[in-house]
Amino acid sequence: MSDGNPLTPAAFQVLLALAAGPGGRAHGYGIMGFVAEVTGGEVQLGPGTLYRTLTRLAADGLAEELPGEDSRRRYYRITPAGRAAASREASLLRRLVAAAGDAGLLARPESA
Amino acid sequence: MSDGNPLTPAAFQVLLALAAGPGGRAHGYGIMGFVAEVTGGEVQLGPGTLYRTLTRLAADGLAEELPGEDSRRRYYRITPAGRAAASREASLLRRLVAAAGDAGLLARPESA
DNA sequence: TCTCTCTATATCCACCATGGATATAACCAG
DNA sequence: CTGGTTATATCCATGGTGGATATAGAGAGA
Repeated sequence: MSDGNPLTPAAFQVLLALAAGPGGRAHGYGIMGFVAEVTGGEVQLGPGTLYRTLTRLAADGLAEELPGEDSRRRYYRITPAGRAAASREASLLRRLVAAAGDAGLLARPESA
Repeated sequence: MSDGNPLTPAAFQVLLALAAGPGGRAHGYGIMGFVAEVTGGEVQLGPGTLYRTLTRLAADGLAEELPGEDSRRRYYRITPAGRAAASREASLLRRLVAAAGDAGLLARPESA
């Protein structure tokens, strides 16, 4: 990690949840719900994966903790480096999805 | 594995290479090249990952080995179950890519 | 023919990401 | 005050991944 390599699935999903949140920020428990929602319940991050991923992202400079927002919740914000990494990963996934379409997978062209 | 859960990145990429190959088949070394090409060199499957993934896919009924095609190469073909699993995974990834677009990642709308 | 490189498959190992269980605690409703 | 939900944190077993290593056939060139 912390290099230019592809992100792990969990790391990408967490960064995506941060980027999609208001002000590019979200808290752990909210991230779980976002990921479950956007994947139609197919991906459910466990607490172990979630909180260790957040710690790792912060250590790698891809996310940062926001101090004192809420007493119970710990908020994180995506950093510019995190945006760049997530963008790179999203482009990679888009290429794979396009290749899947060319290969005859992905029958119905979904709207959103 | 062998259940309805999301595929590992390597498993999806291998199934995609099989589906993209002529007749839905390909051999190990060709899969490495395909994955490297379609990902712009960002993903390079090591031999350990590649051959163990092929063995696992065959054990799970998502791919099957084709006997006696070539003396040196071992060809694999994607099975209907493999197509279904790869389609499901591709749809999941498409949802994530769409969410990334909504979140402001993915600036330039790539053609293919 | 000899050698070097590329193709091609196979196995082993260390690292670490993941999922699940477990624990703790605050908040709210009844 | 009791139970359910929100919320974070840590530990452990499983196993997926990458890299090194080994083997060998095929083709090119000297």
